[in-house]
Amino acid sequence: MAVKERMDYIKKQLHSQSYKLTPQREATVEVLLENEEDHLSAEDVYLLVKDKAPEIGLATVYRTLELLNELEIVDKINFGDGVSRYDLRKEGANHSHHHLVCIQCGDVSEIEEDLLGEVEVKVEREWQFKIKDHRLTFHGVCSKCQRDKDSTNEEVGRQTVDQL
Amino acid sequence: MAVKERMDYIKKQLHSQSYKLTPQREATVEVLLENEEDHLSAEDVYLLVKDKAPEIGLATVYRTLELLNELEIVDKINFGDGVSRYDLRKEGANHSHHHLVCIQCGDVSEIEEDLLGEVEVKVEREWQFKIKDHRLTFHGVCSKCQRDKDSTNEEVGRQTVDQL
DNA sequence: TATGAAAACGATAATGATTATCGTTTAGTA
DNA sequence: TACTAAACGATAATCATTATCGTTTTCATA
Ligand SMILES: [Mn+2]
Ligand SMILES: [Mn+2]
Ligand SMILES: [Zn+2]
Ligand SMILES: [Zn+2]
Repeated sequence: MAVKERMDYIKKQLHSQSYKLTPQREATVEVLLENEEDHLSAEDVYLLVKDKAPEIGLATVYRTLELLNELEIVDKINFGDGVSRYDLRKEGANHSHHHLVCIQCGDVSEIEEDLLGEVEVKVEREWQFKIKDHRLTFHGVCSKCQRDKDSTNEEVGRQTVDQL
Repeated sequence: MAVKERMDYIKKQLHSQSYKLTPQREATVEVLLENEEDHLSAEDVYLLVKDKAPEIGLATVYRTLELLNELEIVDKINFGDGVSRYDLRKEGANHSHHHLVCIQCGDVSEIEEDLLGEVEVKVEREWQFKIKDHRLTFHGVCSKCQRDKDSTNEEVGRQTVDQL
Protein backbone atom coordinates (compact mmCIF):
# COMPACT_ATOMS: atom_id res chain seq x y z
CA MET A 1 0.00 0.00 0.00
CA ALA A 2 1.24 3.47 -0.81
CA VAL A 3 2.31 5.92 1.86
CA LYS A 4 -0.62 8.14 0.92
CA GLU A 5 -3.17 5.43 1.57
CA ARG A 6 -1.66 4.37 4.84
CA MET A 7 -1.63 8.00 5.91
CA ASP A 8 -5.33 8.21 5.13
CA TYR A 9 -5.97 5.15 7.21
CA ILE A 10 -4.05 6.54 10.15
CA LYS A 11 -5.96 9.78 9.74
CA LYS A 12 -9.16 7.82 10.11
CA GLN A 13 -7.86 6.09 13.20
CA LEU A 14 -7.08 9.45 14.76
CA HIS A 15 -10.43 10.93 13.80
CA SER A 16 -12.28 7.92 15.15
CA GLN A 17 -10.95 8.88 18.57
CA SER A 18 -11.51 12.57 17.85
CA TYR A 19 -7.85 13.42 17.49
CA LYS A 20 -6.72 15.71 14.71
CA LEU A 21 -4.08 14.98 12.13
CA THR A 22 -2.21 18.24 12.54
CA PRO A 23 0.63 19.17 10.17
CA GLN A 24 3.11 18.20 12.89
CA ARG A 25 1.50 14.81 13.39
CA GLU A 26 1.31 14.24 9.67
CA ALA A 27 4.99 15.04 9.22
CA THR A 28 5.87 12.69 12.07
CA VAL A 29 3.85 9.83 10.62
CA GLU A 30 5.44 10.49 7.24
CA VAL A 31 8.88 10.07 8.76
CA LEU A 32 7.81 6.79 10.31
CA LEU A 33 6.34 5.52 7.05
CA GLU A 34 9.43 6.49 5.07
CA ASN A 35 11.73 4.76 7.55
CA GLU A 36 9.70 1.70 8.27
CA GLU A 37 12.68 -0.67 8.42
CA ASP A 38 14.45 1.46 10.97
CA HIS A 39 13.90 1.67 14.69
CA LEU A 40 14.03 5.36 15.39
CA SER A 41 14.33 7.01 18.77
CA ALA A 42 12.32 10.14 19.54
CA GLU A 43 15.44 12.18 18.89
CA ASP A 44 15.96 10.40 15.54
CA VAL A 45 12.40 11.20 14.53
CA TYR A 46 12.80 14.78 15.68
CA LEU A 47 15.86 15.33 13.49
CA LEU A 48 14.22 13.76 10.45
CA VAL A 49 10.93 15.53 10.88
CA LYS A 50 12.60 18.93 11.10
CA ASP A 51 13.19 18.74 7.36
CA LYS A 52 9.47 18.59 6.75
CA ALA A 53 8.35 20.86 9.58
CA PRO A 54 11.32 22.91 10.78
CA GLU A 55 9.38 24.68 13.51
CA ILE A 56 8.33 21.49 15.30
CA GLY A 57 9.36 21.06 18.92
CA LEU A 58 10.83 17.96 20.50
CA ALA A 59 7.98 17.84 23.01
CA THR A 60 5.49 17.59 20.19
CA VAL A 61 7.38 14.67 18.73
CA TYR A 62 7.26 12.91 22.09
CA ARG A 63 3.56 13.69 22.43
CA THR A 64 2.80 12.44 18.95
CA LEU A 65 4.74 9.21 19.39
CA GLU A 66 2.99 8.63 22.69
CA LEU A 67 -0.37 9.16 21.02
CA LEU A 68 0.46 6.81 18.15
CA ASN A 69 1.52 4.23 20.69
CA GLU A 70 -1.75 4.51 22.57
CA LEU A 71 -3.66 4.05 19.32
CA GLU A 72 -1.48 0.99 18.62
CA ILE A 73 -0.20 2.45 15.40
CA VAL A 74 3.36 2.21 16.65
CA ASP A 75 4.99 -0.01 19.24
CA LYS A 76 7.34 1.50 21.75
CA ILE A 77 10.23 -0.90 22.06
CA ASN A 78 13.44 -1.04 23.97
CA PHE A 79 16.59 -2.83 22.91
CA GLY A 80 18.54 -2.13 26.07
CA ASP A 81 20.45 0.95 24.97
CA GLY A 82 19.07 3.82 26.99
CA VAL A 83 16.35 4.96 24.56
CA SER A 84 12.86 3.98 23.52
CA ARG A 85 12.36 3.25 19.86
CA TYR A 86 9.16 3.63 17.92
CA ASP A 87 8.23 0.90 15.51
CA LEU A 88 5.38 1.26 13.05
CA ARG A 89 3.15 -1.78 13.01
CA LYS A 90 3.11 -3.65 9.74
CA GLU A 91 0.18 -3.02 7.49
CA GLY A 92 -2.84 -4.76 8.90
CA ALA A 93 -0.93 -6.24 11.83
CA ASN A 94 -2.62 -6.21 15.18
CA HIS A 95 0.46 -6.95 17.20
CA SER A 96 4.16 -6.31 17.43
CA HIS A 97 6.45 -8.14 15.01
CA HIS A 98 9.59 -10.01 16.05
CA HIS A 99 13.18 -8.77 15.93
CA LEU A 100 16.65 -10.14 15.38
CA VAL A 101 19.38 -8.18 17.14
CA CYS A 102 22.97 -8.90 16.19
CA ILE A 103 25.23 -8.86 19.20
CA GLN A 104 28.25 -8.17 16.99
CA CYS A 105 27.29 -5.41 14.58
CA GLY A 106 24.18 -4.17 16.41
CA ASP A 107 21.98 -4.56 13.35
CA VAL A 108 18.26 -5.00 14.03
CA SER A 109 16.15 -6.80 11.46
CA GLU A 110 12.57 -7.90 11.41
CA ILE A 111 10.52 -11.03 11.19
CA GLU A 112 7.12 -10.12 9.85
CA GLU A 113 5.68 -13.59 10.02
CA ASP A 114 4.04 -14.39 13.35
CA LEU A 115 5.86 -17.41 14.72
CA LEU A 116 4.02 -17.62 18.01
CA GLY A 117 0.64 -19.01 17.01
CA GLU A 118 1.02 -22.43 18.56
CA VAL A 119 2.99 -21.15 21.51
CA GLU A 120 0.22 -18.72 22.38
CA VAL A 121 -2.43 -21.39 22.22
CA LYS A 122 -0.41 -23.35 24.74
CA VAL A 123 0.19 -20.36 27.02
CA GLU A 124 -3.47 -19.37 27.05
CA ARG A 125 -4.50 -22.92 27.85
CA GLU A 126 -1.88 -23.87 30.40
CA TRP A 127 -1.33 -20.55 32.15
CA GLN A 128 -4.90 -19.26 31.88
CA PHE A 129 -3.57 -16.01 30.49
CA LYS A 130 -5.52 -14.07 27.87
CA ILE A 131 -2.87 -12.82 25.45
CA LYS A 132 -3.34 -9.43 23.85
CA ASP A 133 0.14 -8.85 22.46
CA HIS A 134 3.70 -10.09 22.68
CA ARG A 135 7.30 -9.04 22.37
CA LEU A 136 9.84 -11.44 20.93
CA THR A 137 13.45 -10.60 20.26
CA PHE A 138 16.28 -12.93 19.38
CA HIS A 139 19.83 -12.00 20.25
CA GLY A 140 22.56 -13.62 18.22
CA VAL A 141 24.80 -13.33 15.20
CA CYS A 142 23.40 -12.11 11.90
CA SER A 143 24.24 -13.85 8.64
CA LYS A 144 26.60 -11.09 7.60
CA CYS A 145 28.64 -11.32 10.77
CA GLN A 146 28.72 -15.09 10.48
CA ARG A 147 30.22 -14.77 6.99
CA ASP A 148 32.69 -12.14 8.13
CA LYS A 149 33.86 -14.39 10.88
CA ASP A 150 34.30 -17.25 8.43
CA SER A 151 36.48 -15.11 6.15
CA THR A 152 38.60 -14.02 9.07
CA ASN A 153 39.12 -17.62 10.04
CA GLU A 154 40.07 -18.61 6.50
CA GLU A 155 42.67 -15.89 6.35
CA VAL A 156 44.13 -17.14 9.56
CA GLY A 157 44.42 -20.63 8.13
CA ARG A 158 42.86 -24.07 8.29
CA GLN A 159 39.78 -24.52 10.38
CA THR A 160 36.54 -26.38 10.84
CA VAL A 161 33.78 -24.99 8.63
CA ASP A 162 31.34 -24.44 11.41
CA GLN A 163 31.23 -24.64 15.11
CA LEU A 164 27.64 -25.07 16.17
CA MET B 1 19.01 -26.12 45.45
CA ALA B 2 19.59 -24.19 48.63
CA VAL B 3 20.56 -20.55 48.62
CA LYS B 4 23.91 -21.48 50.10
CA GLU B 5 24.78 -23.83 47.27
CA ARG B 6 23.72 -21.43 44.56
CA MET B 7 25.79 -18.76 46.25
CA ASP B 8 28.79 -21.05 46.12
CA TYR B 9 28.24 -21.65 42.45
CA ILE B 10 28.01 -17.93 41.74
CA LYS B 11 31.16 -17.45 43.77
CA LYS B 12 32.90 -19.90 41.48
CA GLN B 13 31.63 -18.11 38.42
CA LEU B 14 33.04 -14.85 39.74
CA HIS B 15 36.36 -16.41 40.66
CA SER B 16 36.67 -18.09 37.28
CA GLN B 17 36.80 -14.59 35.79
CA SER B 18 39.00 -13.37 38.64
CA TYR B 19 36.35 -11.30 40.29
CA LYS B 20 35.95 -11.33 44.03
CA LEU B 21 32.81 -12.10 45.98
CA THR B 22 33.01 -9.10 48.28
CA PRO B 23 30.60 -8.74 51.20
CA GLN B 24 28.65 -6.16 49.19
CA ARG B 25 28.36 -8.48 46.23
CA GLU B 26 27.39 -11.37 48.41
CA ALA B 27 24.65 -9.36 50.09
CA THR B 28 23.36 -8.26 46.70
CA VAL B 29 23.23 -11.80 45.36
CA GLU B 30 21.49 -12.90 48.54
CA VAL B 31 18.78 -10.34 47.94
CA LEU B 32 18.33 -11.62 44.41
CA LEU B 33 18.17 -15.22 45.55
CA GLU B 34 15.66 -14.44 48.27
CA ASN B 35 13.42 -12.54 45.87
CA GLU B 36 13.71 -14.74 42.85
CA GLU B 37 10.07 -14.40 41.82
CA ASP B 38 10.25 -10.63 41.83
CA HIS B 39 11.65 -8.31 39.23
CA LEU B 40 13.58 -5.80 41.23
CA SER B 41 14.93 -2.50 40.01
CA ALA B 42 18.37 -1.33 41.12
CA GLU B 43 16.68 0.92 43.64
CA ASP B 44 14.59 -2.00 44.94
CA VAL B 45 17.73 -4.07 45.39
CA TYR B 46 19.46 -1.17 47.08
CA LEU B 47 16.73 -0.78 49.67
CA LEU B 48 16.61 -4.50 50.40
CA VAL B 49 20.35 -4.94 50.56
CA LYS B 50 20.73 -2.12 53.04
CA ASP B 51 19.31 -4.41 55.70
CA LYS B 52 22.18 -6.81 55.20
CA ALA B 53 24.92 -4.28 54.49
CA PRO B 54 23.76 -0.85 55.66
CA GLU B 55 26.90 0.91 54.48
CA ILE B 56 26.55 -0.12 50.85
CA GLY B 57 26.28 2.61 48.22
CA LEU B 58 23.82 2.76 45.37
CA ALA B 59 26.68 2.92 42.88
CA THR B 60 27.98 -0.38 44.14
CA VAL B 61 24.59 -1.96 43.64
CA TYR B 62 24.55 -0.73 40.06
CA ARG B 63 28.10 -1.97 39.51
CA THR B 64 27.30 -5.37 40.97
CA LEU B 65 24.15 -5.81 38.93
CA GLU B 66 26.05 -4.81 35.82
CA LEU B 67 28.73 -7.37 36.61
CA LEU B 68 26.20 -10.12 37.25
CA ASN B 69 24.57 -9.26 33.97
CA GLU B 70 27.86 -9.54 32.08
CA LEU B 71 28.46 -12.92 33.65
CA GLU B 72 24.95 -13.92 32.57
CA ILE B 73 23.92 -14.65 36.13
CA VAL B 74 21.12 -12.11 35.86
CA ASP B 75 19.22 -10.73 32.90
CA LYS B 76 18.59 -7.02 32.65
CA ILE B 77 15.04 -6.63 31.46
CA ASN B 78 12.74 -3.78 30.72
CA PHE B 79 8.98 -3.83 30.97
CA GLY B 80 8.43 -0.34 29.64
CA ASP B 81 8.17 1.55 32.89
CA GLY B 82 11.23 3.74 33.13
CA VAL B 83 13.52 1.32 34.97
CA SER B 84 15.69 -1.69 34.29
CA ARG B 85 14.90 -4.80 36.26
CA TYR B 86 17.30 -7.52 37.20
CA ASP B 87 16.15 -11.08 36.87
CA LEU B 88 18.15 -13.98 38.21
CA ARG B 89 18.46 -16.80 35.71
CA LYS B 90 16.79 -20.00 36.75
CA GLU B 91 19.04 -22.66 38.12
CA GLY B 92 20.98 -24.21 35.27
CA ALA B 93 19.28 -22.06 32.63
CA ASN B 94 21.47 -20.68 29.89
CA HIS B 95 18.99 -18.14 28.64
CA SER B 96 16.29 -15.75 29.75
CA HIS B 97 12.92 -17.16 30.73
CA HIS B 98 9.59 -15.86 29.45
CA HIS B 99 7.22 -13.44 31.16
CA LEU B 100 3.52 -12.77 31.41
CA VAL B 101 2.66 -9.14 32.10
CA CYS B 102 -0.90 -8.31 33.08
CA ILE B 103 -2.08 -5.09 31.48
CA GLN B 104 -4.70 -4.64 34.17
CA CYS B 105 -3.04 -5.27 37.51
CA GLY B 106 0.58 -4.99 36.36
CA ASP B 107 1.51 -8.37 37.77
CA VAL B 108 4.50 -10.06 36.19
CA SER B 109 4.76 -13.84 36.32
CA GLU B 110 7.16 -16.29 34.82
CA ILE B 111 7.20 -19.19 32.42
CA GLU B 112 10.19 -21.33 33.21
CA GLU B 113 9.67 -23.84 30.46
CA ASP B 114 11.36 -22.88 27.19
CA LEU B 115 8.60 -22.64 24.60
CA LEU B 116 10.77 -21.48 21.72
CA GLY B 117 12.65 -24.63 20.73
CA GLU B 118 10.95 -25.24 17.42
CA VAL B 119 10.60 -21.57 16.64
CA GLU B 120 14.33 -21.10 17.05
CA VAL B 121 15.13 -24.00 14.76
CA LYS B 122 13.02 -22.32 12.12
CA VAL B 123 14.54 -18.88 12.65
CA GLU B 124 18.09 -20.20 12.46
CA ARG B 125 17.33 -22.09 9.28
CA GLU B 126 15.22 -19.56 7.43
CA TRP B 127 16.85 -16.33 8.56
CA GLN B 128 20.42 -17.64 8.80
CA PHE B 129 20.64 -16.14 12.25
CA LYS B 130 22.67 -17.84 14.98
CA ILE B 131 20.59 -17.44 18.13
CA LYS B 132 22.35 -16.92 21.44
CA ASP B 133 19.46 -15.76 23.59
CA HIS B 134 15.91 -14.48 23.38
CA ARG B 135 13.40 -12.26 25.13
CA LEU B 136 9.76 -13.24 25.10
CA THR B 137 7.04 -11.38 26.94
CA PHE B 138 3.30 -11.77 26.62
CA HIS B 139 1.03 -8.86 27.43
CA GLY B 140 -2.52 -9.70 28.39
CA VAL B 141 -4.90 -10.40 31.22
CA CYS B 142 -3.87 -12.66 34.07
CA SER B 143 -6.19 -15.34 35.38
CA LYS B 144 -6.98 -13.34 38.48
CA CYS B 145 -8.06 -10.28 36.53
CA GLN B 146 -10.12 -12.44 34.19
CA ARG B 147 -12.01 -13.78 37.19
CA ASP B 148 -12.42 -10.32 38.69
CA LYS B 149 -13.81 -8.99 35.44
CA ASP B 150 -16.29 -11.85 35.24
CA SER B 151 -17.63 -10.99 38.67
CA THR B 152 -17.85 -7.30 37.82
CA ASN B 153 -19.77 -8.09 34.68
CA GLU B 154 -22.23 -10.19 36.55
CA GLU B 155 -22.82 -7.43 39.06
CA VAL B 156 -23.35 -4.82 36.37
CA GLY B 157 -25.72 -7.06 34.56
CA ARG B 158 -26.25 -7.99 30.93
CA GLN B 159 -23.77 -6.76 28.36
CA THR B 160 -21.74 -7.73 25.34
CA VAL B 161 -18.90 -10.00 26.25
CA ASP B 162 -16.18 -8.16 24.43
CA GLN B 163 -15.60 -4.95 22.60
CA LEU B 164 -11.92 -5.00 21.65
C1' DT C 1 54.87 -8.85 58.71
C1' DA C 2 55.35 -4.57 55.86
C1' DT C 3 54.56 -2.68 51.34
C1' DG C 4 52.72 -1.44 46.94
C1' DA C 5 49.48 -2.06 43.15
C1' DA C 6 45.08 -3.17 41.64
C1' DA C 7 40.37 -3.90 42.65
C1' DA C 8 36.33 -2.22 44.97
C1' DC C 9 33.87 0.95 47.31
C1' DG C 10 30.91 5.22 48.88
C1' DA C 11 29.63 9.73 48.06
C1' DT C 12 28.18 12.64 44.95
C1' DA C 13 28.34 15.26 40.61
C1' DA C 14 27.18 14.88 35.76
C1' DT C 15 24.52 13.17 32.07
C1' DG C 16 20.74 12.48 29.24
C1' DA C 17 16.16 10.82 28.10
C1' DT C 18 11.64 11.85 29.21
C1' DT C 19 7.93 14.50 31.31
C1' DA C 20 5.71 18.61 33.22
C1' DT C 21 4.64 23.38 32.94
C1' DC C 22 3.02 27.46 30.92
C1' DG C 23 2.07 30.99 27.83
C1' DT C 24 0.75 31.15 22.85
C1' DT C 25 -1.40 29.50 18.58
C1' DT C 26 -4.75 26.96 15.99
C1' DA C 27 -9.15 24.78 14.80
C1' DG C 28 -13.85 24.26 15.27
C1' DT C 29 -18.30 26.17 16.71
C1' DA C 30 -21.88 29.41 18.07
C1' DT D 1 -16.31 37.60 15.05
C1' DA D 2 -15.81 35.62 19.76
C1' DC D 3 -15.34 31.61 22.72
C1' DT D 4 -13.28 27.14 24.11
C1' DA D 5 -10.60 23.25 23.92
C1' DA D 6 -6.95 21.05 21.67
C1' DA D 7 -2.19 21.41 20.29
C1' DC D 8 1.98 23.45 20.21
C1' DG D 9 6.99 25.28 21.29
C1' DA D 10 10.17 26.49 24.60
C1' DT D 11 12.17 25.21 28.42
C1' DA D 12 12.39 23.82 33.28
C1' DA D 13 12.07 19.76 36.17
C1' DT D 14 12.58 14.94 37.08
C1' DC D 15 14.79 10.87 37.69
C1' DA D 16 17.43 6.66 36.40
C1' DT D 17 21.93 5.74 35.31
C1' DT D 18 26.84 6.68 34.73
C1' DA D 19 31.19 8.99 35.68
C1' DT D 20 34.45 10.82 38.83
C1' DC D 21 37.43 10.83 42.65
C1' DG D 22 39.35 10.15 47.00
C1' DT D 23 39.46 6.22 50.31
C1' DT D 24 39.49 1.38 51.71
C1' DT D 25 40.32 -3.42 51.00
C1' DT D 26 42.58 -7.37 49.04
C1' DC D 27 46.37 -9.89 48.00
C1' DA D 28 50.82 -11.03 46.07
C1' DT D 29 55.49 -10.34 47.19
C1' DA D 30 59.66 -8.82 49.59
MN1 LIG E 1 10.57 -3.53 13.93
MN1 LIG F 1 11.60 -13.31 35.53
ZN1 LIG G 1 25.83 -8.64 12.65
ZN1 LIG H 1 -3.91 -9.04 36.43
